Amino acid sequence: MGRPSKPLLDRERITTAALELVDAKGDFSVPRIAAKLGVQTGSVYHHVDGRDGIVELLRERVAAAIDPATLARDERPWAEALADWARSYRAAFAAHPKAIPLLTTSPVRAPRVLDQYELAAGLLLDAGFALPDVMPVIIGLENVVLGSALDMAAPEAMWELADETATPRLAAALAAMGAGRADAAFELALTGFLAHVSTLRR
Amino acid sequence: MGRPSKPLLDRERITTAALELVDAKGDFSVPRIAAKLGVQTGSVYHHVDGRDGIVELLRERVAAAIDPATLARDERPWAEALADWARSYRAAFAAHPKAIPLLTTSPVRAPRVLDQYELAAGLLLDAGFALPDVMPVIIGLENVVLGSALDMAAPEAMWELADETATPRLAAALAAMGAGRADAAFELALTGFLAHVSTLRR
DNA sequence: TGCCGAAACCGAAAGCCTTTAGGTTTCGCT
DNA sequence: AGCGAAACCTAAAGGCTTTCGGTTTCGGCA
Repeated sequence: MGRPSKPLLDRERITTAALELVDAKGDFSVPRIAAKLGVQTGSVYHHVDGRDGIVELLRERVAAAIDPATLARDERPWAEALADWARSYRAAFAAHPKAIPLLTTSPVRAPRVLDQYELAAGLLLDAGFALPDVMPVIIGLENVVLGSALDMAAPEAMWELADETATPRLAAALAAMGAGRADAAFELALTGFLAHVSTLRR
Repeated sequence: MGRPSKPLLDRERITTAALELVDAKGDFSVPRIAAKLGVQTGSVYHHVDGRDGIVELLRERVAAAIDPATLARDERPWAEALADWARSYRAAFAAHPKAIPLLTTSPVRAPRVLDQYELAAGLLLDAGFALPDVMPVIIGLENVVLGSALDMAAPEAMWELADETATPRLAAALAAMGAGRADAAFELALTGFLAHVSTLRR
């Protein structure tokens, strides 16, 4: 058959197919991507650095939805900017809940995201934070975001207790909270963290 | 060959072999467990509910190191008890960093751990928290713990920036902090979260 | 314009993995 | 003493990742 007139594959299309599979079934495989694109399995390897390379592409694709404008230098207070950035970060993952187990296991280190960390570091330094305090703040924020992302990916069944009589107060607490449990916990952790962080300013 | 006089396998030994493999290589497979135990691959399936069942056993084994005594009702302030529990929770994962990607994907369902959530819920209720506030606090705490666990699993090299000139302030912030970056970020998030949570008490 | 190396896809296969099924021996209980 | 269940083995199906050589087409260069 040989080389086609117009390429059938590229990293964009492979990434899209993989993300569709993940969104639908929670996982992907190279043969399934190939089938989706009407191509033989091996052909995919001409465009991508193995299966792990596809995961990396997914990570970048999902992270691309993080809004860098939230960190833009403007007249807003630094804490508000960081909070909005964290919300945007979390929302990017929330848009593809089934992908979260695949992606959270290692952080996003694409250049586009590192640039956002650079912005965040600048924001904190300009706000008067000491240099050694900057990274703990950024990492702590990332921890809160990724922890919440894991929580969103966890099946609701996690908190459906098999035996309510064994854990009565836990059951009562569960019944007393609404549907937006993940959001409430995230906002609680986020505002708490930022409030505490603001005490570090010199 | 038939049934052996003394059983060669049980869930304990399978779990131990799997955990050793994970600690060493970051992953496990049923054939490798079988080889480690001097047994044919298929035999493992007589004791375990598939590969996922082994992951579940690993989860329970690792979570067993969470110290329930940290939540025991005593004269200590509730915030201290929760903080120690969170530290113990995190330490249990830190003992097997390579297992974290395998375990954080889905939550701990083991009764022994649910009992600890029950204790935490009781602690918060007794401390005067309103019922609808209890779960957000517990989930938020768990988010901080698991987020930090993910950070610990990430190789240090993740923060080795390819191009320091592109992100000068991030590089400076990185250089300014010590080796215990994960610990510092965790303590920051933990104390910040608990300080904020204490403002919720009625 | 003609050629040639590189690119893109196919076909095939190696080697791993998970899981199931059917045999054979031993154990524990009646 | 006997019988069902348990524990292990052998075998095999089917999927996945990855590699390799073959074939056709493209793009640049003389």
